[in-house]
Amino acid sequence: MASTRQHPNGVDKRRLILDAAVRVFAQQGFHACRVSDVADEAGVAYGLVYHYFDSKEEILNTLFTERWQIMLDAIVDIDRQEVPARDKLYMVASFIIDSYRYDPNLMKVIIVEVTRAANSFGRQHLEKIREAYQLIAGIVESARVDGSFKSDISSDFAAMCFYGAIEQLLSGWIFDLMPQQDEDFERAKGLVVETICGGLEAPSASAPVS
Amino acid sequence: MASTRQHPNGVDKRRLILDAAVRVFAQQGFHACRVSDVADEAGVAYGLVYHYFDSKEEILNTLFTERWQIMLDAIVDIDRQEVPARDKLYMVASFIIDSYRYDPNLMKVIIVEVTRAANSFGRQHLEKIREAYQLIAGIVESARVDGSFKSDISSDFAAMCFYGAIEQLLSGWIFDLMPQQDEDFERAKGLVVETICGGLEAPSASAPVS
DNA sequence: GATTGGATTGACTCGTCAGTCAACCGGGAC
DNA sequence: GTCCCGGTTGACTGACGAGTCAATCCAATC
Repeated sequence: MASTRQHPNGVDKRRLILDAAVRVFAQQGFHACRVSDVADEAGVAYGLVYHYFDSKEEILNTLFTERWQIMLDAIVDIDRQEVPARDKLYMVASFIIDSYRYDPNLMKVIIVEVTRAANSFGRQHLEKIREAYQLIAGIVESARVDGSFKSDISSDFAAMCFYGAIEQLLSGWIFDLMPQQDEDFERAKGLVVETICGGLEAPSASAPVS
Repeated sequence: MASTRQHPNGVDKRRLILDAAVRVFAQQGFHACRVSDVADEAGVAYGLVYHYFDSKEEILNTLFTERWQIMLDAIVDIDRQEVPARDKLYMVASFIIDSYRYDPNLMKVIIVEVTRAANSFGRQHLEKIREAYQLIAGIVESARVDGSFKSDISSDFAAMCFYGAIEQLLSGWIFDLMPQQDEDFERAKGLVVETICGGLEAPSASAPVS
């Protein structure tokens, strides 16, 4: 693989290929598209793709790893703040949802081709994916310790539910099963946290008796 | 496609092929495996697969459609009962989790290769998948109407969260990220409902003030 | 025991692509 | 001007695997 040095003319072909790949993978799917589609979309010769990447998979690898690490770092940052767990979870949800809003194609590729394809391609990234669950679990765990979250729901379990709910929402948007205006995204951030932290049941319905 | 009539010797080769496909698809993945793998696993000649099915995809189609319809019917049945929404959701969660427990390979194939592969293969089944969301949303909606569930969380939204959480749990089991003893499955049923309906927050923490 | 027709076989075809490679280009160094 | 070298090109190869098909088998029927 060549270095990422960019040419005097100011065009970084490697980046060009990665960006083109996002569009092509998102539209046609990783398996369905041909490497030549990516090259064409990037306005670059077929062979150049293999100058910068060892294989078709390595392109997807790169896209995933780049973006996922940014998310992991963001969650770590969020967890450092001195705010209630619920606020932290809101920030996590915000970050993920905004990631989709900012670059839906990239998030679509990451979720559809990696995160939710753990059987084929995602397998080699299971550990990184797991890290995200564990970071979320960490947020929940400290709330369990300080008593603000129920102790009978394990933090690992809670993390899976929380992350699963968010990913399902993204899937809903990706496949046009849910409306995606700006307001929908904003509302979703609050609602997913309200659902997971506060629950669906009306407060009055079954008054908590502890 | 030939009929499903079974031979005098009592062996239904079509069924044999379907069952073999479940194992092969689960182990290798739909894309990664070859039709000859399925034929070999079934102990049947390559060509016979094409006697019973038009294509490799049709096998997967059949597996999905068969099983998904059973689930849809089950949810309809559950919804008919005169019990609180929370109990209905518990029954839905139970059904799905038990489906996995009873035949993990089949559920793995359905989730990994269809439900979570909506970009490639699952696309043609989006409507059927959506039906499940809508049935769940129906359960939530009636609880919203009778006041037992919060009215500010739309039932569509709630359904996505609920289903997403369950699917994430199954994924966790499928990829060995979570323990899967009998007790784990049983506990999960209650916990996922408790999480989504009751929320993660401890009752005392933020006393409901309406 | 001849006939019929569906079940079964597996070698073969044929299109598709990922990945290769030899040639070409163009800017910088001297 | 010429040498060098990384960037760039795209025609080509080689493997692979889905789907075809002509041949064979076998149970039932007359």
